[in-house]
Amino acid sequence: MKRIGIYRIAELAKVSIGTVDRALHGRPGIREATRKKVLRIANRLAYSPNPAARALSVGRATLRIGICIPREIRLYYDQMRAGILDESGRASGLGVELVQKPVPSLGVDEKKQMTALLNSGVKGIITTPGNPEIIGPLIDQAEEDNIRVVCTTTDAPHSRRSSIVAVDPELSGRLAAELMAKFVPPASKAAVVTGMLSTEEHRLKTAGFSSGFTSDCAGGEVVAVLEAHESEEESYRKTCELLERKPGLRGIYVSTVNCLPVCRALKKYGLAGIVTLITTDLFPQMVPHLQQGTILASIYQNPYLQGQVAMRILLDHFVNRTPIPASSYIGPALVLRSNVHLFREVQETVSPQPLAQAL
Amino acid sequence: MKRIGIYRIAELAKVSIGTVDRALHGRPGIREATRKKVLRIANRLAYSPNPAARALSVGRATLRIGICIPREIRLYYDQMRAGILDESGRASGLGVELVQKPVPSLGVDEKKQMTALLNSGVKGIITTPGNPEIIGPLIDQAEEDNIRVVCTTTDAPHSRRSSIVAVDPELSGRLAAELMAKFVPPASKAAVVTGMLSTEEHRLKTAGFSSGFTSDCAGGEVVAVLEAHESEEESYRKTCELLERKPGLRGIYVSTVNCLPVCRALKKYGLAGIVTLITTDLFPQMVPHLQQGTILASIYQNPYLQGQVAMRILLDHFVNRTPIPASSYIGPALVLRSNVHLFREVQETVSPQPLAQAL
DNA sequence: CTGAAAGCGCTAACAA
DNA sequence: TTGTTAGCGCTTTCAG
Repeated sequence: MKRIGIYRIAELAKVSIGTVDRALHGRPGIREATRKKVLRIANRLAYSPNPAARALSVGRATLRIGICIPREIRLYYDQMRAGILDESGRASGLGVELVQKPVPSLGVDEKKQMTALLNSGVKGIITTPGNPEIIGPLIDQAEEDNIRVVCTTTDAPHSRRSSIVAVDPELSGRLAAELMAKFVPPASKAAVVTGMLSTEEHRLKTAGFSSGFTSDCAGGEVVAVLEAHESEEESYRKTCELLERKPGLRGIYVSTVNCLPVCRALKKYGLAGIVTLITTDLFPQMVPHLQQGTILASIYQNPYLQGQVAMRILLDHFVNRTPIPASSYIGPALVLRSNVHLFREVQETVSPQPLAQAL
Repeated sequence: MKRIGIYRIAELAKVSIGTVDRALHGRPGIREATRKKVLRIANRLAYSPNPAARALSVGRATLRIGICIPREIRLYYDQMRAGILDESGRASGLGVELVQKPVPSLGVDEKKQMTALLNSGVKGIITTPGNPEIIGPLIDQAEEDNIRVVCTTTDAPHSRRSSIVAVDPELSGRLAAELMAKFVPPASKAAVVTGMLSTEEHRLKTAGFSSGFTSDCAGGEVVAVLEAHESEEESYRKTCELLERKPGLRGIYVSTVNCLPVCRALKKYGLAGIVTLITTDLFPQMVPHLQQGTILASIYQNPYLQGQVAMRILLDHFVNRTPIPASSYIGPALVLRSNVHLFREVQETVSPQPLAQAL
């Protein structure tokens, strides 16, 4: 089967390849009737452009992609960035160029950086919306301007973003609940430590956990939901209060990355390994707690993969004309003592050899 | 930064681009001294060829990749094949062509099909060696002929294969053990149901489980290892015998995909949900057992991802000249009731909407 | 509004 | 043994 090209279309449409190009790409300077005709033929022939030829012809940087995610030194968003970069590196031969407009942390300076991206000639944007209400209109603006926006980890649900790549937060919560229900006896009391319930993601995780726990653990009950606002101090203090107030507590689910203060509090009260602790995500300081059994398991959101998938969606779309899926839900992974060394976040920490690779 | 090309090298070496091409690709008809000179310059300039130009020039099918994995109707190897195909599809613009030489089942006709591949002009092969002793020499032969061989799921450890993509089997076993140890009381008795201990993979899973269980469950003991040879009948019969012989048994780990007979046996003795059952992999018929709690969890090897990674390694190598990693260990995922619907194997079965995608 | 033609970097066939 | 040249399919510029 011989691949058909623009030349063939020109032949059948009795026009020149220049005209075909104009029609195909909505370039100006072509009569509407001619365009229609060409497009009809192209369609009938199921024409799809040869990306190699395009890349070659156009030289460098046909495809500019903007990245607007938090800058961070060693955690979650670095992994995400690594995934994005790795994936874009693969397509470097095809002339992909990245424009980075990082924000210092989630939601901060977001408007400014996104605006900058909108004016930088990108064809697609990968971002983690911190304040959906503020950033939503900008996203809509981008899509209006024919810039495809992919959200990762956090969503801007009421915007017109083309795609969301994330772990379903409700599922995260349910999974934590299912595990916990299996570890604790029936009729146990559990608590949730979260960031802010006003954040969609945290609300959904908490909801998922609560509904999952009451249904999976016969007679079980979620007796407290602590909002710690990502503050170490607040988290520690509130956990201590909780442990004093509810002496019979059997389990805690931490739905943010801020789990170390909870570990400290448990240790202080001699409850490490007694109260079942399930956390979220992974960073090197968590490893000892996993190994000692203070943390029983952690729900891992795989930021590297999220970045990779987000980038891949855009590449497939622009290079191969693949339609953009509205959503890609990443399966949350479970970090346990026996597999903790597999995860990228702790590669240097735990195993000196770079053999393993959690994909 | 202007990308340098073959033309620039020719200029500096004071030869023609034809000669540069010959030098770069080890083609015949060039004096050794000239080749050296050209290569030195190319090296100094950190030259890397433009894949788009190459693909375009050479027209169709520069890169032929052979696939030799079991043919199967709806299970593990189909997922793997899907991963391979999806990934190669992405690079279709670059002229990749697949040569499929499937075997009816693991190890059968392997020699014939691999030999066929060796003579089909492929540059790389993805395969699941069933009998490493038999197939090892063929793999060595391939590598000798400059054909890169990537093994997936099962390894040919003493061959010269370029890469292995798999879940570390020992880790699979350990993970099962860690989970089980958390669910059963101290000093519990557990058993393993496996295929054949002569198969490297099964031996390692069993070993990982045994050592993990005795260390994770205080006073715990693995009281039996059943070899069921992937036979439904044998598996059922032996499990029944086991349950009669060891009435106090608290856990069973099934290290092969053949778990349905074990479920049946447990139900017959009224032990479903009582004896903790941890299985391997996933297929639609397992879903009800997961939902009812007969199966507590399953260790998922992600065949789709394995196929994808294997293919990707070859593509990156041949298209972008990326070095081939000796091994890529996939992190085993855990299937539980709350996330079972995320996995590709059961997408149609459980959720009608194709939203979710376990990656 | 449309056509003709010059490359993009590389391969491969042919000439010298 | 080496040089020259015609494309691969597409974009882009310049003429008509």
